[in-house]
Amino acid sequence: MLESQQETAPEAGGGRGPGRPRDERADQAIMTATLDLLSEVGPTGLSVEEVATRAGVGKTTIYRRFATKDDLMVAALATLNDALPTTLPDGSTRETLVGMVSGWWEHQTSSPTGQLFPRVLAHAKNNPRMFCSFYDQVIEPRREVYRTIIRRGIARGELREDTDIELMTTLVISSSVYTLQVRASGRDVAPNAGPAEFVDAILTGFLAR
Amino acid sequence: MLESQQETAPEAGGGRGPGRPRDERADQAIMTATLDLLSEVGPTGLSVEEVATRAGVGKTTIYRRFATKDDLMVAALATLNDALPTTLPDGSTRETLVGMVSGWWEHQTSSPTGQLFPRVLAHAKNNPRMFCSFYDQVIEPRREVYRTIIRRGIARGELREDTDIELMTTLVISSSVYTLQVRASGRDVAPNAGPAEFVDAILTGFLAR
DNA sequence: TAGAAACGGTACGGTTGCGTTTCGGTATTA
DNA sequence: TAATACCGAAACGCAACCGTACCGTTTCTA
Repeated sequence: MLESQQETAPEAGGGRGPGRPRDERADQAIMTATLDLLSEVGPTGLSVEEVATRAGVGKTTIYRRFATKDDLMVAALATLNDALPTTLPDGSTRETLVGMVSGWWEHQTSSPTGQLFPRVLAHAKNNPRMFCSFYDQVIEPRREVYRTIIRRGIARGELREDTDIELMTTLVISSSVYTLQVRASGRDVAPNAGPAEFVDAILTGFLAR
Repeated sequence: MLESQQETAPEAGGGRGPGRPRDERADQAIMTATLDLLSEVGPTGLSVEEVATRAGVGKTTIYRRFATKDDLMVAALATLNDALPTTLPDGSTRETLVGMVSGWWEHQTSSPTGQLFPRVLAHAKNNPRMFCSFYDQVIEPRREVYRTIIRRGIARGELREDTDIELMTTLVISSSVYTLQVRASGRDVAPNAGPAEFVDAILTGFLAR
């Protein structure tokens, strides 16, 4: 009946206590297996036993680190670390946006965690804690990059001065998230559209001149 | 070991056979309970026993109609009948679009089935049959309305002649689906944006004049 | 009135999964 | 060397759930 054995690395404070230290490879394997399973079957379908099997680890090893399945998922999402550009390329606003969106498309369609986004999003209301972990770690940093691109575009005079940065960011992200998700199910929505077409449409609009 | 007892109403062919007829109120109650539960807990979390309880119906009554839980969900989605406008109002393209999107927003935030969209979408890859039932019944008819609005806008000269209808439709739908879903989790994304702001942004674009 | 098919309710067998416990073993510190 | 804390494996109790079977009852046709 310990108060909280999970996640508190036993070596809190500096001095290493006695006993066998935790295996860091186990930590890594558990996180990877959890993220993969989250992508494949979602939060409801994920089972701790399957995580243990995939990670080549005993269930005990997982429950020594995390009190509940929920804690496990939250912690796994918190380790996500997309390779985001720290400095923006020199191209035009359009080129920079297309580059960012293209990177997202490639990551979503190639990486095993590509389906993670919609799965976590769908459980946002049931499991807000898990969604927040994901939002803060993945969505928000990405939005920040878009904000920076847009601000630079405004400063350069390429974008309108009254641009609603949050709104434009949402448009750019949502179109790709939605399209990729529907296409993953086999439906060919907006068949001629890719990152460049979406960005161009958002930039240009549809009103006749 | 019957070959397929479900969904085949026993009175197939016209002549009523002997025996007590099926209760149509039970049919309705089962479909409603299934859709509500799908919205609340998603396909993985839905249990047939909970459907029976909510519908005030025995589990037998459900399994007499549907062979499996999957069949039940697919059939429920197939009964969805959003009130879609059969004729378009007379306003401008912008006004018509804002009206359509606003109706969607209200439906999503007020109806108990508001969360159904993302839930089914997230399981699209795991359960393509269920997703197709939903797509054909809900998404595709709605897309058709948007296509009609856009075509009329092009014919009127309000929209550019080279407008990619599928792309614009996708932009309009995706921005609302995404925003409503994230907001359902408590995050206030694009706080100043509503149906009108999204439509205006899509129509106008962000490029400086 | 007899038979057929529906009804709600209940129980059952089988499976899955969570979180716990026990076990024999291993790495590390004191 | 003794104590400690980790390791994988296996089993446990408990609960939920699927799909089936059976109950007595109700509603229909012949």
